[in-house]
Amino acid sequence: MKHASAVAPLPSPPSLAALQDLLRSSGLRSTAARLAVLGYLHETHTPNSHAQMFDALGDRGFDRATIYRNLMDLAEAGIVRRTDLGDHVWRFELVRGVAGSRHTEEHPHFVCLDCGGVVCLPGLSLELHGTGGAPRSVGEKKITVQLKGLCDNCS
Amino acid sequence: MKHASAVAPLPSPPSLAALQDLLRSSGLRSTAARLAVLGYLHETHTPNSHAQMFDALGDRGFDRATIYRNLMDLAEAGIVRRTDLGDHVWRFELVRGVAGSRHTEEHPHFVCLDCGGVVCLPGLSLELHGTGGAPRSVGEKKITVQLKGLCDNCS
DNA sequence: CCGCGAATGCAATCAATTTGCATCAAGCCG
DNA sequence: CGGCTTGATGCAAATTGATTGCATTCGCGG
Repeated sequence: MKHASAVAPLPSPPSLAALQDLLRSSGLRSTAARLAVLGYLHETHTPNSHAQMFDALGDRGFDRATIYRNLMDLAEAGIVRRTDLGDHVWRFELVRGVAGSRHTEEHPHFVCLDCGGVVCLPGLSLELHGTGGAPRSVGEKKITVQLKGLCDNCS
Repeated sequence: MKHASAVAPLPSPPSLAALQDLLRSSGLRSTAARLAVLGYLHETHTPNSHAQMFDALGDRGFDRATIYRNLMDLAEAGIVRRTDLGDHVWRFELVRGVAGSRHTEEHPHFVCLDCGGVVCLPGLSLELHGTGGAPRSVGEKKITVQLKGLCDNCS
């Protein structure tokens, strides 16, 4: 799985060609807006809200609807995951990025109740006790875990 | 019903007087709509969405806005908690019910990704490993835990 | 039983999305 | 390399759900 250097948080520079490949192989055309969205998702490691994405890319002249539709397209293609981290905001997180990009496995998220910030916790593991009464999938760990609390800044 | 014989002492039948007391002691008037909402929250143990509440009580002639405002009032009074369990739907859960009603402590929730059903897991405990990089509050367990997956029905 | 202010019903407003449609451009073919 | 076909985009209108304004009604202390 991981090569010696795979753990390094260094983002593999999203190569333009790689991004295009990813899109094309998913049956999506490679357009400026899509490359921008996809590239941005490769740069940031935390889930982004639609608004965040629009702020970050809006100055490039893309339309809200376009970004929105692209995010949905990417989600449908299985490239990103669309989730609500508990703050009533849709967020999009890269799931199946260009080859070699990490951050693809399911992992817990932490959302700050105060500032709304999101932290990914790929290294966190949970041990569950007293799963009686819980759905089977809980015992089988076939679940998504989400934590809410105060981040170090806000506590 | 399940006779897990566990901790649940049995839902104390929400006495009308008790509900009124609860409202009055929170500075809220005891009205038909409020008693209905509060009573319903005492009966159901899982968080209810605004829509669910309206479905359940709407036939009694209450207005959407009224139920909505009442839920907000109760939330502001600290009687219910308003949370988004990750499906982009606001849910309201009893936090400080009439004396003796349980279900008041913070506990994990499980949301089914398919049917949207919610299960409370008051008995579930978690052991966290590899909290490095996570906010301090995680290690201190000052957090809300939420699980998403498929319930037994949908799996 | 009366009066004041909170609560309610109804409609209008707001905000966040989502969709319709004419236009433009990516990918394909000759 | 220049069209051609169809998906993608921009702009604006349509939706959907959440909130708020306001006149009326009702709870409840006096």
